[in-house]
Amino acid sequence: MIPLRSLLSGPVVTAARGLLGRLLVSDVGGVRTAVILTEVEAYGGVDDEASHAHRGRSMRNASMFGAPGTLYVYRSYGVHWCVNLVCGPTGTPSAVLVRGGEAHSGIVEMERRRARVDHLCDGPGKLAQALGITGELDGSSILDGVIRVEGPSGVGKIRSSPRVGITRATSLPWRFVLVSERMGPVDNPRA
DNA sequence: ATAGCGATGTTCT
DNA sequence: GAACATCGCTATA
Repeated sequence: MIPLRSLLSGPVVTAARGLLGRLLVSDVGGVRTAVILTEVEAYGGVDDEASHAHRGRSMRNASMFGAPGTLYVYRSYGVHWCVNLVCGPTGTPSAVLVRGGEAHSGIVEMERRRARVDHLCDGPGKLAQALGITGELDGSSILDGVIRVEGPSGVGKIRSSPRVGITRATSLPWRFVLVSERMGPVDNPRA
């Protein structure tokens, strides 16, 4: 089993696959919530036309250039927050977008934040909201912070497909979904 | 189950 | 001004 730090220091596609099945844990507000990562996407640097880092460093994407394990949180469509885990050596922008998970801990708190009991974390904006992650956490580290990644990576098969919701580099199969071997995911109609 | 559409604000041209 | 790594509501089946 690859240690988390090494995994995140490596190539973003490898990191994306290796994150599936691990827990994304939040202690925002002093309450523990956690999801099992089931859907992620890899985004590269200047060479990846779909990446926020494609046109170089900017105000928004600055944390993508940080150390591996840095959180990159951005606002999507002016309404939602989306969570990424920065990968690769410091200074090389690439990150794994967390698109979906299976509710694991603190489900009552997740329901409260989402103001509903279904669809708690089956989408990037929903997952961020369920875990209480906002732009305030942009640039913080998951190796030593309120948001962390725990546990071994997943048992189960990984399906890859094109990334969702983008208009460039649409043929790259850099979306990865964990197909659980156990009973169906609580909250992940995809897969 | 799936399709269409408006909301909303930051980033980039 | 246009584009945007989305979501939830509504309508139709």
